[in-house]
Amino acid sequence: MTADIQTPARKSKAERYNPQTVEPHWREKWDEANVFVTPNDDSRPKYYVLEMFPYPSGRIHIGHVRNYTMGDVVARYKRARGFNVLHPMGWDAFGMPAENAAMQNKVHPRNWTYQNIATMRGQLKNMGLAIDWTREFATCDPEYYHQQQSLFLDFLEVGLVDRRVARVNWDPVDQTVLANEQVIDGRGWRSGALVEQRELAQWVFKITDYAQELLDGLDELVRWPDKVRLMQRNWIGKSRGLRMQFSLEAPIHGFEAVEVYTTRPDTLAGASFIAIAPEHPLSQALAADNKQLANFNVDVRRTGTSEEALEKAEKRGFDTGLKVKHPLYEDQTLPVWVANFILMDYGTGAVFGCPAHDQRDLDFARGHDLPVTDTFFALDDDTPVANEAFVPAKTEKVRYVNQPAGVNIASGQEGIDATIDWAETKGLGKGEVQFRLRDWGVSRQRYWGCPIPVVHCDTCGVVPVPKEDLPVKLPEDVSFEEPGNPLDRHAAWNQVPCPKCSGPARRETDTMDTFVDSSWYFARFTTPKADTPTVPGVADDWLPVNQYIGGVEHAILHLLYSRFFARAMTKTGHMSVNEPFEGLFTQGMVVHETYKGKDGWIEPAKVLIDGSDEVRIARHLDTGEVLEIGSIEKMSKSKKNVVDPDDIMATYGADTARWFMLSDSPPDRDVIWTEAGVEGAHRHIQRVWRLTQDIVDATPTDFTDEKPARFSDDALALRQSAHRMLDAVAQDIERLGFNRAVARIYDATNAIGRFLAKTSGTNEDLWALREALAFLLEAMQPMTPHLCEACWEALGHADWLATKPWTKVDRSLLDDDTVLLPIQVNGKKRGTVTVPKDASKEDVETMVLGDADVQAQIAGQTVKRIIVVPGRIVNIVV
RNA sequence: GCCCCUCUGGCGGAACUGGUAGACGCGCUGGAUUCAAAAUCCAGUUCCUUUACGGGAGUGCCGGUUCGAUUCCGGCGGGGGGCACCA
Repeated sequence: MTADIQTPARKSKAERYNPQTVEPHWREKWDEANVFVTPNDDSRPKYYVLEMFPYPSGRIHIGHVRNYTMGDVVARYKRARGFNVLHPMGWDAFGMPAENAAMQNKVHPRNWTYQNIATMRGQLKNMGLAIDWTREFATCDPEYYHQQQSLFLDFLEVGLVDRRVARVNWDPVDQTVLANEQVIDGRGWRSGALVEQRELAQWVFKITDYAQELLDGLDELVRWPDKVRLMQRNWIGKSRGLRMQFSLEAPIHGFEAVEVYTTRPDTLAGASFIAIAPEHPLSQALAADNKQLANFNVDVRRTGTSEEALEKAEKRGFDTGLKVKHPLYEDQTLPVWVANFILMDYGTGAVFGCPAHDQRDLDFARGHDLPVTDTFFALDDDTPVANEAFVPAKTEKVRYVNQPAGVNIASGQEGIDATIDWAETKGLGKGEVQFRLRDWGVSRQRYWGCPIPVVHCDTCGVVPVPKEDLPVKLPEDVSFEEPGNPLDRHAAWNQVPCPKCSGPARRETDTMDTFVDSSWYFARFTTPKADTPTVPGVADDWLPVNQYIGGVEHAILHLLYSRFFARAMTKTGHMSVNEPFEGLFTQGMVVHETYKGKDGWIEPAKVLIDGSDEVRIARHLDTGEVLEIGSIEKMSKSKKNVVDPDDIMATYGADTARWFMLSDSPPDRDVIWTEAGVEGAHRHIQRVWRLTQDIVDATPTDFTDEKPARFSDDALALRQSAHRMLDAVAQDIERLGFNRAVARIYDATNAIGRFLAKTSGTNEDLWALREALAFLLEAMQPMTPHLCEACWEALGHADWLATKPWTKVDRSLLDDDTVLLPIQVNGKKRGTVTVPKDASKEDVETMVLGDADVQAQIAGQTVKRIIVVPGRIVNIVV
């Protein structure tokens, strides 16, 4: 019956919202009034929100839109909550692509970069971001890299920078060195080329000095995702073990013993061989008069990074013929092998192998006929090890066998610690902590980067460039005709007098890894024009960044380097904040369906989807060709499943793009970009505009803005829902639950629409409606600022939402006097009962048992127990 | 191989610390409005069963703890991510 009662559709006379005129209008207004310019001295509490700054690749992509929208919501919300908000933007502007463009298109990297910045700045401005553009800089600005060179010199002075010859990862395509962090599966992170090993003099930042601190600091980063903290913890890779000597039977080349490091001293009794790295000094010494070993050493490293070797991971070895004494068994000796799976730069570059309790050692032993000796068994199983090593969990108890008298070895983490102590007292070795973390090599043999401010002099050695001579500017006239570093070929630039002796000297031609640039930009934003890297007092006021937002792909590299930089800059007096990012949020990617035609991938803009829900058919817009609908993947040029933010903004406006980016998907998960979803978002934008127009139209000329003394039940309900919504949206934004805030706003919009349709237009009703709409606009303002500003103006307000403080809700409207309690019988819901909010357990029990429906439900059964959770639920057990 | 996360309607997802599962959106179905359409508005939409009232099942699967489990515990399975000769 009720379905037949139709509410007459309210005829809306509203014009459609036109983002193309409304949005630029408001951006101009905000700009003219400098609304988003942030003062450094301000009595309000500070809030620093930052999104990872973009690389100026040419155009912004949809991932930027998502990232910067989230940050902007936080920035606008916090501003409304009374904070002095710092929300800056800059450009991570050094790097390879600019040089690639120079090589391909004969443009200067600088011009290419700044042109891209101009384009992308325009695109970002079109999004209506509440950013203080007066603080903008690019890392390739000489003013910025000047200060970075200054930092480098300070780090050098306190011993945080070192120059050493090291085996480095060499990217043969990019012709530069890569940090360990930049090598992924043996390939360069950018070029994808197989990485080679080379010996080169390298500038390094001594990040390992802070290994323990960087590890400990993670415990305090409670507003970081656990996942990121765990990844950093694993990357730092702390372990405690035993460093010990295995004496050689006969000294050779001055070596009397082989020093090994182990985290499993509890397996010492089962040691059956010693393995050393090909680069180990002993191996190198032996190779000097052993051609076969020399060949082996070279050979294993040549294939060391090849695809084949990485996949097979074959355990190759070379028997040196040397023997060492077993420390626990005086009558036993162990052979010394050179093995490819031993890494020179971890521990001592030598291990003892215990095949029974380490799978890798077992593989090696089986491959080279070495003995396998069980040291311990599981409590309930004493089957000797065959093809699978027995590696007990750290908590598992084991039963030792073959352990000599007086030896005091135990398993488990506690046992291992005790074993180390025992070994120390016996003089077998020394407890030692090892980290997996390596020092950070920052030398890059590239032009488009920050020059390292030192000079090499034949007489004085390495001489820092005096600070008054900074910046060491990149030369303008460079050629990219040949591979390699143009700075090396640029004699006019790199030939300089020594700052110390004035003799002929040569500039350092390496530039810094671009990750250096991004390791302190957040601090520079606090005083972007200062003639020192930071102004310490100001930096300390703003830092740490309260909310940092970016992709999880930076979980290790950028975030770890920045944490190191904060400590290094604290040590050198540039600030006193060890942790740069108090809150970190890693947002998900924007993904899209893929389409494939007979000639390859087709971009979504050229695809028309029709057909039913079950059978969706994709056609090429121009040719009509039926396309294959592929999987949903990260937007990439190769699959062409890319949507251009400019197209979306031109069609629907920035607010629609922003609203869609925040809807539906939780911000840390991937969001699927669909045309239907964007249209749905746009519908809501239009609806809010229409509601505003309709409410303005419905407002009588004699409407008084004075709060009515009483409201109808319906109007009161509307007011309650509006107050609750505003309160809840605030909490959602605080927790970055944008999708939940969006859902509440939809709810509130529906409530306003329903109320408007049935109101008779009394002053009280209009007052309630206008209040509810005002709250809706306030709640939406951080997300869709242009629309809300326009609606706010239409309602007749003279002020701006962009600068309006968040309204304090009426707490008395948040709670009801009564509460609806579900009633369960044996845990199954059988009905509900309305009780006063503050009713006692006993009262509720009486009321529930007196309820006719409840009595019917439990008729003929004995009530064994009644559980009353006040305000929550009643459960009757029969 | 090791470590971590995740699994809820046709879809994206709600459900604060164990308390009415499916909010909100998309899609779909029916209706109103319209000459017609677009747009808009209203109603319905987890599955099975019932003309209806109602009843039953249900948060990847199996089991456990509990008055009560999407939530906690154990096992299994699917998906995703990180690290990877780390001694």
